[in-house]
Amino acid sequence: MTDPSGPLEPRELRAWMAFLAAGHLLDHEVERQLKRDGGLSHPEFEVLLKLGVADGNRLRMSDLARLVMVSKSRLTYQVTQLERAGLVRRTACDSDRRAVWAELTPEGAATIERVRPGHRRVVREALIEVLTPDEIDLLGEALSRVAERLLAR
Amino acid sequence: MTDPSGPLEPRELRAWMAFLAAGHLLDHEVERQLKRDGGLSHPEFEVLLKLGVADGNRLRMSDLARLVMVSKSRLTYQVTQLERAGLVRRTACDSDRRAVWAELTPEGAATIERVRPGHRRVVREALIEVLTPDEIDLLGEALSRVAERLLAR
DNA sequence: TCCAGTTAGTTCAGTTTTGAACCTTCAAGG
DNA sequence: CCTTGAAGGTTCAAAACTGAACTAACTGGA
Repeated sequence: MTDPSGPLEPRELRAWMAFLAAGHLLDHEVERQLKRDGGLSHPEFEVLLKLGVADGNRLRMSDLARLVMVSKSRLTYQVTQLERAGLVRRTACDSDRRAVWAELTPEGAATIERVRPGHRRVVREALIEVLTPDEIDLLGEALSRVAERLLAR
Repeated sequence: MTDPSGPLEPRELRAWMAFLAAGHLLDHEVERQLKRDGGLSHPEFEVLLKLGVADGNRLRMSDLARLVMVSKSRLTYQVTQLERAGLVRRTACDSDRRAVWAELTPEGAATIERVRPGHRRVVREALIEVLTPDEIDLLGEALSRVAERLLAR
């Protein structure tokens, strides 16, 4: 029974530090590619992706915020930027007049397609190809649990 | 032989998405705790930690930047903030007059000690305790490789 | 029907981050 | 000694982010 606020074991520390480092570096790499190939930030790209797989290519702002894991005000900002770039459009929601649809435009869909190949390549080269198939499965399994657990609070 | 820019396999996609989600959520949690217990941001805390384990509790700005994985200008800003808060002090470097030491003050060391228990608790509860010992080892192993690989470019 | 409590989204002011431009100092080779 | 190029840091203006305050609209109960 270890002290819940005492030092981490070396192996635990290693896992945490590797997680942080890999996160920083991977995100940096992804950001670079997205900016280069499409002038997008990573959060912006995630917004486009979520809209791309949504029913009718649209989502309400608050659902979108939850999916992308971003604050409401931040999403407002990002969607405004994407709207300015013509990649997303805002529409009124008939059934709830407080709500706002964020909808992917054809240009937005085209942008996804243009940027995605490079994005996939980055994820492959930096993450997937460095891991064995077993590690990939275990990582997905373990980190899904971590995320799930944090969501359920 | 899969197309290097084609879609990811479902399990690969799952690993990537879990990695992103866990990263977002964990960071959010850590940020919350640090702000609450010590008025610090996560990057600021990482700066203090690196200084805390360094020889003589001090590092040059550029070494510090590399260790914390932030840009030079960002570090300049953060160290200025920490200096303003009295947690860090800048000193001239005799052997290289371009260089600047960032040095942990006693108040900075005290702040680490004050904040660390809560920080550890967060990491434990959100990450460590959700994983089996095997998963922890494998995560450390695998993600270290990912980070290392990205550093070596 | 009304009101109290929620929820959706935006706004705003203040803070942080970015990236390029800019000094200064160093190091290596003529 | 002089260059010349690279390295250490800072600066600045523009862009992005944060959290709290706010408006408007929904919901359920008295």
